[in-house]
Amino acid sequence: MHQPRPDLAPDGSLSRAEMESLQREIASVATFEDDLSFDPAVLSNPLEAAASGDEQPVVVGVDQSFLTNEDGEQDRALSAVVATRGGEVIERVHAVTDLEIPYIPGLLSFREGRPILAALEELSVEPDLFLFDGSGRIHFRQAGIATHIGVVRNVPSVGVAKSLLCGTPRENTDDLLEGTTIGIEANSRVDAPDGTLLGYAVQTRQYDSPNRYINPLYVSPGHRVGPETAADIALALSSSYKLPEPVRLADKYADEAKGEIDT
DNA sequence: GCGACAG
DNA sequence: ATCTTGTCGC
Repeated sequence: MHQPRPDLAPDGSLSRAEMESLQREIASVATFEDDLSFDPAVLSNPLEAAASGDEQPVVVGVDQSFLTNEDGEQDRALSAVVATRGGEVIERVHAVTDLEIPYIPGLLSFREGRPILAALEELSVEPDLFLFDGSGRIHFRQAGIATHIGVVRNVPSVGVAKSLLCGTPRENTDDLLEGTTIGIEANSRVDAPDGTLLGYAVQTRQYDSPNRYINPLYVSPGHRVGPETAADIALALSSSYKLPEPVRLADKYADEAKGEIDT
């Protein structure tokens, strides 16, 4: 149905107004409902899936680290990509590009998009799903980094953020039980009707008894994934750690690869 | 003017 | 994101 849209790739040389305009276009082209090439249930029940003959999808985690200049200033971004299938790592690639703009809330894809697309170019396997470290639809213009890259590559994607950019939780998100999800809806700061379901606060991990708590993740549709499925995917892919495995591995790889670079 | 603000 | 020791708890 949809096609890749390289013409909508993030460009750090655009003006702020042009960036925001491009994001509105990305949001209008994005699909915030399930349109996957596989049944997401296979991620939760790998054994049953295998017995039924269902193949595991290639789930790709993406994360960035930054390289500093001789003067101690961040001048390059390193994007790490880890492809997994059935819980196993099948490929890892990374790319480094110069940074064009500083970090600006709401314009993250224009800072990290280039290195991400460059790294994805190095991937030889065909991705069935992308998991990004950042928001998808939980974004001022409903076009976070997961949505932007998902649309450009036309690959189903999910945004996994460690903190909330915008939107309002429908209930308290303090000390939730593991497995709990709380809807995040649009508020006045979001370019969508108030109350629109943007994603979910997802408690992938939680301590048992002590007086210490883990904060939830904020999961939202990037492209071709609905909010419930996005949350289900985050839960299914999280095992021993708070972050879904593909993203956690990409995070670790981003640091390792960074350490193997000279200047 | 004031507050909010992914990585 | 990044800079970093100690410290709490299982």
